[in-house]
Amino acid sequence: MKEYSCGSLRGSDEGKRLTVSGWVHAIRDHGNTYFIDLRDWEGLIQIVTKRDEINEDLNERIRAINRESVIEITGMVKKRPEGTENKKMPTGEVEVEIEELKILNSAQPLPYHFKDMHKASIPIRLKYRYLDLRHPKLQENIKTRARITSETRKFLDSQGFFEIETPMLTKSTPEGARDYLVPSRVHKGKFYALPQSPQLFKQMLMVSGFEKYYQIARCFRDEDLRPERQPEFTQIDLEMSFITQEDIINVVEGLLRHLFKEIKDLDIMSPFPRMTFYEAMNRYGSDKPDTRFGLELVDITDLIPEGISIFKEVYETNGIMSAINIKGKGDISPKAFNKWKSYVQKFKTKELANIKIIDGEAKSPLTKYLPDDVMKSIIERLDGKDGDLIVLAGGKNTNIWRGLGELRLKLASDMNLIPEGQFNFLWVVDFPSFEWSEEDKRWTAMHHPFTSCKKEFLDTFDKNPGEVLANAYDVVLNGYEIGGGSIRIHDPEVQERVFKVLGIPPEIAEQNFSFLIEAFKYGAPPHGGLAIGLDRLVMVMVDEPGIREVIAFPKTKMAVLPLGDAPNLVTDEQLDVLGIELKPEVKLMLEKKKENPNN
RNA sequence: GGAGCAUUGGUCUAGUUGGUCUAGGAUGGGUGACUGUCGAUCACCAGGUCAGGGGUUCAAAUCCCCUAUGCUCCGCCA
Repeated sequence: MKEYSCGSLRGSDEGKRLTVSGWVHAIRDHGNTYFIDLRDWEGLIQIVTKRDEINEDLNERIRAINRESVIEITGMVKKRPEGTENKKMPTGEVEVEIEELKILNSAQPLPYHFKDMHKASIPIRLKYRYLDLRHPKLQENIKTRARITSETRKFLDSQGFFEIETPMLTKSTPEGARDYLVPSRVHKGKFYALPQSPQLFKQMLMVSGFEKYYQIARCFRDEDLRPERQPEFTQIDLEMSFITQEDIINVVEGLLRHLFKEIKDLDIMSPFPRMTFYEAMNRYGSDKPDTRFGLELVDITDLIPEGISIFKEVYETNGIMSAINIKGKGDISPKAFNKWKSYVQKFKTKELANIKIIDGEAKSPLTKYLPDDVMKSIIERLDGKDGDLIVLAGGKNTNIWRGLGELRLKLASDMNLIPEGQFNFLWVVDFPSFEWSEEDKRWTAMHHPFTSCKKEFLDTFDKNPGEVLANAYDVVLNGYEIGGGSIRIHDPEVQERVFKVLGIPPEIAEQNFSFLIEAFKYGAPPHGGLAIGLDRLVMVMVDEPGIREVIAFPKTKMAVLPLGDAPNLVTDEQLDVLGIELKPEVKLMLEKKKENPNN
């Protein structure tokens, strides 16, 4: 074990003869004088030697050292000569003069320029992840992550929670994401599924009487990836019995306050602001609003007179008309505006209109269609002033929210409106229970099928599923959904009615969730919980743009692990034991790849 | 599943409308010089089937098509 670390040496260590070891960060050869910056995970120390003062053999060995080699130096800590201290380094007052040197591992020339790691391409960084992880920033991220999980355990333990593990080899269920499957050798033809979340098991633990459970749980989803999405990710998963939504909110706010205090020494305002789902959508066009900046959506549906042909879609879909005032952008060029137009079209907002306020006058293609007083009241509601630009869109509410919501985010980042170092938490509550799936032509659960609805809908939720509000809540930080949960159903009858609404036939429900429904028949407490996406939380806390930067060994977009070269082929024998054979076309494809890996 | 962008020495990149590219620079590597630097500096040297395949052309890093890989976005992610 090391007695001293490179990064910890200070002026007060002057005169000590000691041994330090680490990686050769940089080498500066001045002929007679030779410097090495030696790095370990606490920082850098300058090592110095003078050719005249040491024997030729040591000299040769020092000069043969490569960057990133691991060496051990024994020597005297000395104050640097006056005028040569480096104030930028915490260890800059001192240096170690070499007496002995051991090369513990000599490094080859590096595959990429790792002091500028962010310039290297992601594939190369992932291939040499162990080098990448040597960077102080990445080391800091991973260490912060460890401190966050540690503090999470400390806090939840102190609140009377117990950490309980649940199985990784479980059963595939039809709802939700695609499962990762694991073939069973003992039961040929059968498969385990890796858990998408410990949902069912934690509910079972509630039935078992563990009234406060948590777990830092790995979850798996076989879906296409995004910068903030990995095929395996980690949740801080918790569940409690005999509680209300308020109890969960209190615990989670307490946890997040604790984490920000311990990790970042920040006092978060509490209680967090709350917003209903509807308000979030209407004001921010998102169920995870970023409230660090304005550019809010303003509903102007009621101002639009009926029967105007260009707003046909608003009436037909019982939709909305919404607008954003973009201050001071009245001089936007048609070309720039068209870019916005095509941007919102990606999100099914078909048309984007504008009103420019120039010299107190509204200039807009809409003047042809809208009476003057309507135009005036729109401007008034949006507080339009000289030089402003108001953008408007109308149509099916979900499309308009999405389009304007995404435009809002794009504008904020383009216009640099997002303040740094600010952490805006909020709760989004009163989510709808169900949403209609055009694709499947059926109702689907917005949160998950075990979510209870607000009691005023309990008797009638089967009749108007679209209007039912759930006991579901999300905690949002700076526009990221960092956690979500709900109060669960604990009545088997209600659960069966929900399955019915979701169009899950009794026999399928029986087949997939029978153990849960059965469990509910033997004394199930009211319960609920929440899961925090650990990767995203850490990402926001260390201010990184993607969760790759907070995971030691992340996968690429194609779910490939470049370092471990996974996934990979297995032998025919391995497959045989499992009773599995590849399809002929798959075999053919693999053969072709083998012959020509570039094709 | 769909769309867009990208792929040039180890790495990061320049490369206009096809010819002046025998592909430029930086960094990394090697050799040498230098008494204090701190991403040291200076000089010299080596290093490239321009992702793979096909096509257009007198002529392709450059234009077209296919494939692979990567990234971004849509779909998907209860």
